Amino acid sequence: MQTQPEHRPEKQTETRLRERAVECCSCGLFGLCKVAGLDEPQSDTFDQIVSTREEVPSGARLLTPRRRLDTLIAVRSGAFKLSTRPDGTQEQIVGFALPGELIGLEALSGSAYPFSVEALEASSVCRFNLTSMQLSQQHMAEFQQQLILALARQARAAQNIPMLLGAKNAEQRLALFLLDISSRLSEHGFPGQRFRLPMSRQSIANYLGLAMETVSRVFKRFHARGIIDVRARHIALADLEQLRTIASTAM
Amino acid sequence: MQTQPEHRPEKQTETRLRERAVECCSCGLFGLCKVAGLDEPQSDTFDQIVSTREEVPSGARLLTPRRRLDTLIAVRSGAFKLSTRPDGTQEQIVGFALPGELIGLEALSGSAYPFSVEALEASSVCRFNLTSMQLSQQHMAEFQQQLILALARQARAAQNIPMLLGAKNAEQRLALFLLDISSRLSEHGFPGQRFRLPMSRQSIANYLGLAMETVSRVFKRFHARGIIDVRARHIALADLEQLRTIASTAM
DNA sequence: CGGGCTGTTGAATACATTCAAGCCCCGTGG
DNA sequence: CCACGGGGCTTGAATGTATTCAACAGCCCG
Repeated sequence: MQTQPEHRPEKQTETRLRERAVECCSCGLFGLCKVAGLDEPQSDTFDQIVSTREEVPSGARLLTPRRRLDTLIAVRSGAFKLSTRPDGTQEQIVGFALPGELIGLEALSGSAYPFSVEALEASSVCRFNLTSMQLSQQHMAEFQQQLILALARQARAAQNIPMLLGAKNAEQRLALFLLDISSRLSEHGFPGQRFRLPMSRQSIANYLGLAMETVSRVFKRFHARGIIDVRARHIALADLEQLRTIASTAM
Repeated sequence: MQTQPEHRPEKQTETRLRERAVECCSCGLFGLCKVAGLDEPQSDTFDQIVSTREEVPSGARLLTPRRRLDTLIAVRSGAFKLSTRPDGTQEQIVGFALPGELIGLEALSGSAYPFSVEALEASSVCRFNLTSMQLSQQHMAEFQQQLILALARQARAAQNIPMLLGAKNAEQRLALFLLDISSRLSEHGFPGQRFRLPMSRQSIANYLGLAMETVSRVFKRFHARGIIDVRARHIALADLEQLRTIASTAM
């Protein structure tokens, strides 16, 4: 519920995900926390259910595949990489989790969580314990309603993925990728026009089904055309209109 | 609840989706129907909630984007194409719905359903009316539980999509595509080794981000290597093992 | 039986990948 | 504070794969 903005008065106005935690009211868990009576983060109920606010160092694995999962996890700050590696094949990144977003909803269907979740930078998360819940019938109904909402929102967000990955050429995929990250950051109160990419070029490439070199080259082309301002992982979307045009241009 | 197998004693053992409806016990709505007391398809409750079993002719649009949706739809037979066309761009197919699968779960988050849903062949569906539900508190809780399960299952299924579309080359994508269709058919009681593709090459290509010609050529290559037996839309997966190898071979 | 749509095939082009080399940034240690 | 080292990133040239365009074949439906 409290934020530590840590605003040093530098020229740097971009979002550094690890330096600023999402506010509770922008968090995907907010509805659940509210129903569970967790408006007050110091109460006993709070400690029981949102058991720990965990700090996760960069590179640490939060979850390993096939691990049974009885908590929902909300990203407070930082970023995570969700990946799988079936049968000793190459790693395949299936998505990224940004501040305010939830991890583990898929495990609600009963079976174990199928992905490896690794912190891309120093991060912090809230764990919401689903098993130790003690709610009145009335509250339980509301709680389930909130779960349904969270799931439906995620289902809707997942529908963007085919557009992202089904795009024909590299420029379109990367334009869609940047717009996706941007809108997801904005959705949870971060500036979406200027941010730091939490993932490496290699990770972007893996996720989008491209070569790392292609990602690099397309970024450079965008930069040359004045569409983005990119320097290492620092990105500013200079011309959103043009980016959207590229994203939606059928070839 | 009842099936019309229409088994003509021909040599044709493949699944023709439009000639055979999924059985209720294999349907994604089954849990919901049960809770709602709809074991008996002739009862009044049934007519009230699963209002109509609709027959949808080939090519008809079941839903149009931005349309408000207060029902869940289950595919009984046939198949549907889910697509979007933002701002007059090229159509982008975001998925297919096969017998036993649900359409419209995303609309539970409150906003309108964002896709166009079109029958790929003569189909039939069940509509489950979410607004006219009258359930005891006890049953409502169970009902919500079932909704959560259905959503979580879909969320989990959606996680396969990045693997499908993030694949680097055309052979891998098509192998994954065929395995995906196959397993989804098996899951609802249809033979997964031999079936009729409900969608055109063009649709497959659009969905996978390939050119139609590439789909055609890869199918031919697979055929030549004895991996599949393909004739028009009729497909038999002759060598599942090899198909899986191609699907998981990192390049 | 004919027409039109869907799918196939071939040749030329465009695009992304691969491999290899080098750069730059950042953190470490002197 | 600067030198050093390493990983992430960039750049270039050659290769390979998928696309494009165009023509044709096949099939289904009327």
